[in-house]
Amino acid sequence: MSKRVTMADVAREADVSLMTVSRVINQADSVSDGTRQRILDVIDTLGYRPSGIARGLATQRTGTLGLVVPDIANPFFSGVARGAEQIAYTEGYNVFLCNSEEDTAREVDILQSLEEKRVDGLILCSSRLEDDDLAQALSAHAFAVLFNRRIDSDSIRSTMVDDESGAIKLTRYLLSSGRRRIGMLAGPPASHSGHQRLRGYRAALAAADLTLSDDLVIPCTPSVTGGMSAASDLLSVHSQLDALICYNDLVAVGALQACAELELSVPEDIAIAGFDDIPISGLVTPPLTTCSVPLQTMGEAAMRLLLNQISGCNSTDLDTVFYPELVVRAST
Amino acid sequence: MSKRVTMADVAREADVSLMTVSRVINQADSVSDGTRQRILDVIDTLGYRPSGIARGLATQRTGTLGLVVPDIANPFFSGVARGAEQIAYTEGYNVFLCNSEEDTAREVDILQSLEEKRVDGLILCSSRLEDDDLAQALSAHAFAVLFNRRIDSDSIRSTMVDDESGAIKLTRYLLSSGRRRIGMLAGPPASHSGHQRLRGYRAALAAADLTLSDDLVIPCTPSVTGGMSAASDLLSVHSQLDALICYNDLVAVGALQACAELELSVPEDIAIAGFDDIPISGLVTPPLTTCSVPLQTMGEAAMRLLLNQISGCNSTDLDTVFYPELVVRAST
DNA sequence: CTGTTAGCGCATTCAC
DNA sequence: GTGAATGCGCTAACAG
Repeated sequence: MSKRVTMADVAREADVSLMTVSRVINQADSVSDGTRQRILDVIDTLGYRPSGIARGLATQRTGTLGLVVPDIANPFFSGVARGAEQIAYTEGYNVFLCNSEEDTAREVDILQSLEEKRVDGLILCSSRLEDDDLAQALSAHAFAVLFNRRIDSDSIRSTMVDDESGAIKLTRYLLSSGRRRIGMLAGPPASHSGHQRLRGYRAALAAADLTLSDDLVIPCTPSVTGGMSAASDLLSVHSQLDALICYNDLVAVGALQACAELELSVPEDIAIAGFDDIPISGLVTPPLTTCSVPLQTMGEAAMRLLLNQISGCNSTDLDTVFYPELVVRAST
Repeated sequence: MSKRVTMADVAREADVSLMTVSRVINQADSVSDGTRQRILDVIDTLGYRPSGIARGLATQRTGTLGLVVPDIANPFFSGVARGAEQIAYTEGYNVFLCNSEEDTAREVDILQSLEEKRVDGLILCSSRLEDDDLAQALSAHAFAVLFNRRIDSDSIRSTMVDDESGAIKLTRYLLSSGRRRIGMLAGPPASHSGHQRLRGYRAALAAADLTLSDDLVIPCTPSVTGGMSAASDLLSVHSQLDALICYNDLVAVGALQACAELELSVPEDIAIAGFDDIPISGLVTPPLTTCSVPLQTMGEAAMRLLLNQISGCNSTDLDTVFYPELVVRAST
């Protein structure tokens, strides 16, 4: 591997100064067509590729962004990531993908490493940090967009799902279809989404003048196995439940499996509803009633918000809120 | 936002030279404990964070890697990405995630942008480029690991699934369970995996002295909808098929749906088998018989291979080959 | 339209 | 143990 071709090599070969080469590369127009073409030719034959890091040092802008998710293997976040990456790509940015593993220490560590890499901005999904710690960890970053989380800061925007309204729709629908004893698998205790969805559930019940015991709500790990064990725990104690609202679709799939093991038929014996409408939700048996969150679109929106902040044009952009839609399928 | 704290600020504040600060940061031992502690304190109170790009410029190593996948929303690749990112994180690297969208032009573009970012190495999954173009696009990168693809080069290793043996296992199993008219939804024509799986299918049939028309093999887009339309196309012409091997599980799920629409019951009328064993495969109805590929483990292996190459220690590492395992479920 | 000077923030020689 | 000089590859600000 011979030494890398630098701008100096190009300049020498084309018999111009560094500056002129730099101008050609940066699309500046103040270069005569002749020289420009000559330089472009030299760049081509030499196979010159400008160094992003050198440029980054000089300009204080790296053209890189960070995307922090709890787990990229979770279809929810891989959908968001796809949307976000797509927009970043079309705008010429590269994206660091980081898995926080729902671990606050790792989250802080990641935020620091992204700072060392001098990202121009970042999107942080489902942070598990306390407000103060989050503000602290983010303080070194000029621009950030939070996903499903809000924080008081000028430079930080949010892209949100209105979880509460979604949960209200879901609960109201179950009530309207005659269900009265509705339990909830509420997700991780520290989850903002979980809290909001729980609020919605309670609000809808209250609006229907229905009071249910808090025993019907239990937390769970947001995964298929988490849903399965939580559902069997809950149902073994409260066998009279006729519906279950789940933190998300993965949990709901687990609940379906638990019902199968308990020989409860869905939706006859018990209705199961999820949240998010991830790709598998329409493919399981029975297909899941759920609340649809436009994953990819939200990823795109978050990235647009971030890039607008960075470019400073539309820095007056407000937070983006998405309203989930009820998707009725056979599980209810 | 005040100006960033630099090493010079730390040096001045601690009343030492730049060099000493640099030594402390890089763990060099030739610094007295007193000075070291004083510097660490200053770093802490000033909130100094070394600039990765400046360091990258000076050392020619960025501590960043590239991961190129066709589509991160595909559970196959998000599994791989999770494994790869996990290893990279523990070794102190950051990973650029890029979606090639199965588009060769975009793939080349991505490889160039990763070169400009001066990544230390990259993992490239399921490249759709011709061998020559691939070698060309990779030539600027010191280290690369290919996923499910081999190429003749000293600096390029591969992590492979033995697709052929997997397809043989699958086909042999179907034959042993009495299926005789086995069709195949073979995936994208340009897919290396597709070719190998097709080879395995043919080899197993040949070994059983069974000759089937090539009409029973058709290409398809590697998605649920692709599988659905391909399956209904194939079955509308060849209604006598008693089994279908699918390029991957997504395609198989599509095939299941096509069968449902055609009112064919699985597995009574026709057996459906997939490939990869992605998370949803055990959750659909009926659960899919498939060939299990350890996604996350493969991602980890690919990343280890890459990091070993980069560090130069085990540069004699061979390619890693994973043998898929037959997973029999109710769809066959 | 083009070139010169200066620095971005850090690590790598060498000296002391 | 510590420091001074030099350069990594590029762009910004000014001259011409």
